[in-house]
Amino acid sequence: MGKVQLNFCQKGRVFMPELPEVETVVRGLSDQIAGKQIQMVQVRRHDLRYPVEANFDKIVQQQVVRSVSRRAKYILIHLSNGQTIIGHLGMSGRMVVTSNQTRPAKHDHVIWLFTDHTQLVFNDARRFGFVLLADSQVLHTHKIFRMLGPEPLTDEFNISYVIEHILNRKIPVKQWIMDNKNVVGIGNIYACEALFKAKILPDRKVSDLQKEEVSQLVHAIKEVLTAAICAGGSSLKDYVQTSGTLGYFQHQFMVYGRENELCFVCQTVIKRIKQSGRSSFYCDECQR
DNA sequence: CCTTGAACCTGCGGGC
DNA sequence: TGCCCGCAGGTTCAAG
Repeated sequence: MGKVQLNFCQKGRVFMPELPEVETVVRGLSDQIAGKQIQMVQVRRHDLRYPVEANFDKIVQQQVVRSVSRRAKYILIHLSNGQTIIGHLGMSGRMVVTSNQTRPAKHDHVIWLFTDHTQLVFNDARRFGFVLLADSQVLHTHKIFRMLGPEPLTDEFNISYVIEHILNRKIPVKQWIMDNKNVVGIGNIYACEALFKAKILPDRKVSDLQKEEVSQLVHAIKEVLTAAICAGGSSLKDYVQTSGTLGYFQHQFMVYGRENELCFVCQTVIKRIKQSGRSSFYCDECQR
């Protein structure tokens, strides 16, 4: 049984789905469920972040999964009836493919049973995640996607784009890169890591960045996300081969979660500040 | 228009 | 042992 346990660990506990994690989930789902027919759906809780629509099960059952893709941190499961399931993991969500003999666990909210005796399970303790249905025809104009900025790993997200869009913005650079209207998919962890790599302090006013700094930032974002996706991909591969736990934060972060520890580059003590309610970790020697 | 901060929810770890 | 408190994460929405 090809069980895909998408279980991300940082210091042994936290699951933190940012763009690389969602990308890894999507690739795993693509392998695991594309082509399968949904026999039945169990919605065990409707009160997720957005309510699961009352006839969700009836609309979805009997459909075949055509493909699985991603936009920002949204998981898109395309069905043969021309509809798309839009899923979001929130901050604690998981998507797991198991045998349909597996007993429902706590916080298993939606279960899709396939005709081949496997099932897809959406589990989300905090219920910040959700599962919606949308017509594939108008997917790109759906309210959820309308305001989103470019994907960070496309050419559309480049130095000129950033220079143009930081004009007259008075917010700190970290808040700018974490705002989905500017660029999607950069959460707290990779924002900290990208700013370290770009040698820019998180509380710098974004419109004050020099062109060279913008260049470093754009490249750092792409590199940090790409490296994390590669790490996720290899972990997924390892998991399938060994049935071990997929711990894909096996690599150490440079600054995230390292307050009072020493910078790997210059041995300066890593600092932490709060920016609009979020912790920012940085090295005030390496970052300016 | 821009910016800030609270709210949503649960589990876990630290302090007492 | 157990209770209380703070914190973590992504996104939206209200208020300044």
